[in-house]
Parts: sequence; structure tokens; C-alpha cells
Amino acid sequence: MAAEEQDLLALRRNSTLSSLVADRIERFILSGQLPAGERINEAVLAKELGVSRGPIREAARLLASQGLVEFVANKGAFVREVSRAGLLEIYDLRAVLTGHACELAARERDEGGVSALRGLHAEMSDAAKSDPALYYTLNLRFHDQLVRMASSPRLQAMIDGLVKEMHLFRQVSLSRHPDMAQSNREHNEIIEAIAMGDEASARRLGEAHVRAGKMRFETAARSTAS
Amino acid sequence: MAAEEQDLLALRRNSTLSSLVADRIERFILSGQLPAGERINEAVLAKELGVSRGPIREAARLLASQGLVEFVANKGAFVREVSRAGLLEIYDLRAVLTGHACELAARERDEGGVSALRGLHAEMSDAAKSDPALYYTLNLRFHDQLVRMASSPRLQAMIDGLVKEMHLFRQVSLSRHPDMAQSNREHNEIIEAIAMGDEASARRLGEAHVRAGKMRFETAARSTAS
DNA sequence: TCCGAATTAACTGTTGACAGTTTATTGTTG
DNA sequence: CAACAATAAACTGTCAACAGTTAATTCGGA
Repeated sequence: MAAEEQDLLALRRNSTLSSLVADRIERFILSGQLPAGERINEAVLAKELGVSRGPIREAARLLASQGLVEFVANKGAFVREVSRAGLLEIYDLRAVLTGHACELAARERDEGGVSALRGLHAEMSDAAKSDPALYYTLNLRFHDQLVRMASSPRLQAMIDGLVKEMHLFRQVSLSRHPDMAQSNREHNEIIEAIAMGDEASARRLGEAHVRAGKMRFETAARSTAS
Repeated sequence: MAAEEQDLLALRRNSTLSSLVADRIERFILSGQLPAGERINEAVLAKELGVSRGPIREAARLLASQGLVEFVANKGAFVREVSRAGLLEIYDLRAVLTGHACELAARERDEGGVSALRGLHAEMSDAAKSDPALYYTLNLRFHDQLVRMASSPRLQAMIDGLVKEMHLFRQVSLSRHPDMAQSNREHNEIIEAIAMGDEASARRLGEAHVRAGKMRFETAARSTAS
């Protein structure tokens, strides 16, 4: 399979145990198997994964670089907690950076990229009616494609990190899009601005799109206040 | 001294060898003692700093999180190289993020912070005429203060990282401000926008200020082309 | 019964040694 | 003399054990 092949390539290019362990731990964290705030017990994880504590520590440091874990001296590595305020902060940053990404994408004028976006948009239109989970997955791919089209590795890394951090927020209500149709209409506007090379509009629309997500979360959270 | 006291506090709060080693290595890198592209020889550094290789490795991973070094499997840690294109990329990101910081600062309406900015601005006006090195130092503090006033830890970390990365660019022509007076006029405009709580202007001016720095670099580099 | 000090257990931080890979060197052949 | 293969050195990746710190438990006293 393509996915496995890519895994093997990544393995060969970066064949260190630490990175494999890091991937595993990252999945543990993002899946909620390691809850936010939890300490990462090195000995237990080492035994569980069948490796020594060294790679575990290095993996934790790697994840710390992505903002997923936090080190406290003589206490160890903890899965980072993201507060409500932190989440709003992340939304703002992601909005600003996404806007920048759209501006750069509009400047690049990558036709192949634009048609990829159009394809995803069409798929999402269907999924919006029938399959929210699929919409969610496609949405991630859409935004990933968008950011890649900015061809700015640092920008991509920053946004990736922010997206991962968002998943550390306790409530998982993020995965639910209250209004997928509206969200996808915004996607379409962004695509057209990029296709036309309209940098200013692309930036404004990209930023507004994420800000809209923030506001959707704020109102949803307000109504779900415990 | 206050600085030493703060160091001691940081030491007590985070009394791990790794972090101390990381600080040392970071200074080596930023001072050019470890040039960009150079491999970090763990054994040599360990001997030099009188510690084992473990802390060195962890410190390197810590620095990797700040974008200062890069790991290659089975080859080790290398001081990251920043190309001309990379530097321009960083300038853009910093511009966008600084604009955001200014917007947030304007929203906060922190009078103490504003007067701190005004104080630095006055000092810099003097330094601009007599002491470029001092101006450079004050400029760093000015931007630091600006970002702190946004009270967004993630934003601060991001910009800090970008500023550090900029220093990895080979040519050190960054430290020279071709037109300190103009730069400081821009500072003043930013301060006033923040003081008035004019978020939109603060953002626009903050972003433009860093973009101006980028353009100053571009023209300076063009004339210094080897 | 509850609070606090002393003791014990658990865990992280650090070290030195071993295994596997990469790079440099040497020797060989056309 | 140059190109290539084999060998040796250097270095990273991993491991298991030790030291130091933090957290939990036990014990004694009010």
C-alpha cells in the first residue's frame, strides 16, 4: 500500500527508534489514550513498547518541540493541557497564519494545487450531507493542501503544530462542524481568490474562515457550559 | 544583580543539566562559535562541558524544538542553515505575527506597557545618533516588550524562535540598521496606535515595520552581492 | 481521629559501555 | 595515476545500571 510504502521510506530516511516511539506516543496523545495533564511514565512506556528509556526520553523531547508535551525538572514529561483561553489563542494564531498561507498560495498560482483543492471541495460538498466524519477528514486534508501550496516549510510546521495542539483541548467538540455547508462555501471563496491570484482577498478570506471556526466554537461552548 | 538572580531562579525551577547545556550550546550557535551547517559532535562537546553524552543529546533535541538544530538519522545533530530564501520566509512570518501582536497589544490597553515602550523609544532616539550597537540591543528589547504586551505565550514563543533563527543566516549584516531614525519613527507610530487602542492600525503598522526591515535587508543584500 | 515528621518506594536525571552505521583511510587494480 | 573495493576509525543510537529527587506511606503524638 502507498501509506505503508511511505512509512518505510520515512523509516529508512529517519530510521531512529526515537522517531518511531514519538509517532506512537503522539498517537496515544491525540487519541486520548494519554489524557492531557497526564505524566508520561518512562519505565512503563519503555516496557510497553519494548525499548529502553533513552528513546522514550528523546521522543518526549521531540514531542515537546511540537508543543504536545511539557517537561518539568525532576518530575518528567507531561501531556500538555490546553485551556479554553489557550484554545482561543491558538485559533487566533491559526487564523492569522492561514491567512498568510492563502496569500502566498495566491501568489504562487499553482494550477495543479488549485484543482486539487477543487476536487476536495467537491468531495466535501457530498460528505457534508451524508458523512460528517468523512467531512472532518477531508477538511483536514483541504487545509493541509492549502498550507502546502504556500510552499513555506516553517509556516507549514507552525500551523501543523497548532492544529495538533488544538486536539489537546479536553472537549472533543472540535470534530463536529455545526454548519458544514457554510464552512464549505467559505472554502470555495478561498479557492476562487487563490485561483485568480487575488492575494489580498485570499488572505482576508482564509483568516476569516478560521475566525469563523473560532466563533462557531465559542457559541457552541457557551451553550454547552456545564 | 537582577539578571543573575533570575538565572538562579530559572536554575532552581528547571535544574536539569540538559537545559544548562542547551543554553551553552545556544550561545555557541548564536555567537557563531558553532557555525551553521556544522555537525554537533556529542563526544567533543561532552568532554568540553564536562558532562555525559546524554544531556548533550537532550539539549540538542531541545534546540531542535527552537529550530536551531536539525537531526539527521545516524548522522547526528547539525546547526541549521538558513538560506537567503529562508530568511525572507522568516521575515514574512515575523511580520505577520508581529502585526498580530500589535493588534493584541492595542486591545489590552496596558498603560504600564505603553510607557515602557515610550521609554525605550526615547532611549533609542538618542542611541540612533551615537551608538548603533546600543540601538540594536534596545531594538531587541523594544520588540520583546511589544510581543509581551500581546500576552500570548505561544505567539511570544513563535516570534522568539523566528528571531533566533534569523541569526543563523550567514551574513551578519542584520545587526546594522541602515536607517535607525526611520525605523524608530515607525516604532513611534506603533506605540501611538497601541496607546489609542486602534487595533487595525497597530496591526498594519507592526506588520509594515517588519516588512520594511525585510526590504532594507533585500536592498542591502543586493548591493553587497559577492 | 487527625495532623505532621520520618521512612520507604517510585521515578527521573545522568553516566558509561556496547552495537550498528557512516565516513575516512588504506590498499589494490586497471 | 585514477578509480574502486576493503578495511579501519569515528561517531551516533541504544541499553542497563547508578545517583538524586520527588511523591507516597507509615508511624508517632496530640
